[in-house]
Amino acid sequence: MSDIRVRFAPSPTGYLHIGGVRTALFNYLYARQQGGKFLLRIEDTDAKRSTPEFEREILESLRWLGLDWDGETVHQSRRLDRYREAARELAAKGLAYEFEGAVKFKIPPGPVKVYDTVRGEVTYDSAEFEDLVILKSDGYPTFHLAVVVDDHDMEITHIIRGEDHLPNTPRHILLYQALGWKPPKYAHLPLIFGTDGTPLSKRHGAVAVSEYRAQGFLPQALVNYLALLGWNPGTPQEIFSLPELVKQFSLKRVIKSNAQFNPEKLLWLNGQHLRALPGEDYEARVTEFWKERMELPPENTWRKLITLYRPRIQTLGELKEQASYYFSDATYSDPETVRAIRAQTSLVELLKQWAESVSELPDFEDTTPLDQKTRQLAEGAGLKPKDLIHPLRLIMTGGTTSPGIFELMSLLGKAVCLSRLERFLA
RNA sequence: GGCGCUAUCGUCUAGCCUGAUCUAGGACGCUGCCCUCUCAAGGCAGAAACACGGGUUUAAAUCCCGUUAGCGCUACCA
Repeated sequence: MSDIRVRFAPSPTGYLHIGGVRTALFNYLYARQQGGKFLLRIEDTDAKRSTPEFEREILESLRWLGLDWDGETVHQSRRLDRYREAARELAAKGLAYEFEGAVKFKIPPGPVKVYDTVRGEVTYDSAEFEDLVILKSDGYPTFHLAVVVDDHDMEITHIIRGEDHLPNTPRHILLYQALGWKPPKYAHLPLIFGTDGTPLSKRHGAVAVSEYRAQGFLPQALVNYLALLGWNPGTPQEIFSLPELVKQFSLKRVIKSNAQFNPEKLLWLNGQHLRALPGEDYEARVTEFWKERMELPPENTWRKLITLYRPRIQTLGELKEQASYYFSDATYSDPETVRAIRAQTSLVELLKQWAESVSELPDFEDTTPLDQKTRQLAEGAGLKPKDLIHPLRLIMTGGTTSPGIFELMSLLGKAVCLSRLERFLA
């Protein structure tokens, strides 16, 4: 057990987004690895834009991701007196003054050195800073005061946050000094941008964690992907579980340059995690995801369906769309191919023979006899198996891509297959 | 504009501190091949980068300086 204490301090003025998660994750990883504490603080001093709904959404997203925090969640809105007290103290010492109903911190001149764990020493000249509003005229503290007071009171030892805060750090250090406190250590993380290099926004697609969840991403995939944005283990390993990340994480290997969010790699990683899941976990995940979105097929069929699609989907959400021919009748979107099949009288004849032949089977549960009969029939007609299989696929699914034809027919069942064929030939 | 941070394949990155092992490695994506009833999954192969210019040095992706570019901050937002 160490006495390292870090915190994630979101502001409930929006959903938990990709950038926020990455910050939360790195704090979490550092705390867990060092045997320290990972604390949560809600920065709701912007009374106009903060809402309880956003706060709930943020907490829910963190829980879903598995980034559990320690202790009670601190709310800045409940500590107003404490900030006013700090502001008064500063004013009493002559280090702050009133200005148009607000209180401003008088920036002392001189160089300020910031020791950043990932960037090294950065020096600022405080002569370039304007005096800082620390208490707004509505009596609420600004971010700067609240952050300093809270991090001190919560005994935060390491502040790990986005690089956008780097220029704020010298101001905060000045506040610490004015209040007679010792500043914590800092580590500023590179920022995450969209694929065009501009700040991540809705234009780039999903940015909220809840959206990824709704699309059927696995929390471990999102965590894995985000861990690799701005950090790497120095080994070729790409697939990580959260515990593995905790074990291997190091602030020293945090990258300094900004990164672009790459949705394709996330998709790939999600597929990897999906396939790495133990069978029963996979089944539980897909089922949990889909049972609240539609009425599930009978258990036996459902199991066939999700097994067939395990290597084919990248997200849980893709299942229904990819297997749409199961959920509704086959729709033949390419009339050319349909005509071509119907125009071949010998093929039509063969399809009829096929129907007759497989009708003898009690059901399509077992794919072996289906497979045998189909191949025998094709070869008997002097064709290759695929010459019969491809038309069958089109007839059964409406398209040209699907899982293996026999597994697929087993999934659909004898009755559906035969009626689709009959309807097609009619 | 000022101040600060950053700069290796399209993208994420290894290598940079401790210069020679780098004809620059891995991953996503892309292309081709294999597997194969199609599509995936899987396997194999390929194209693809040290921003530019000066130094220092026997030797620089690696050290120094400059330029350029990108980003951040410059709010009674956080």
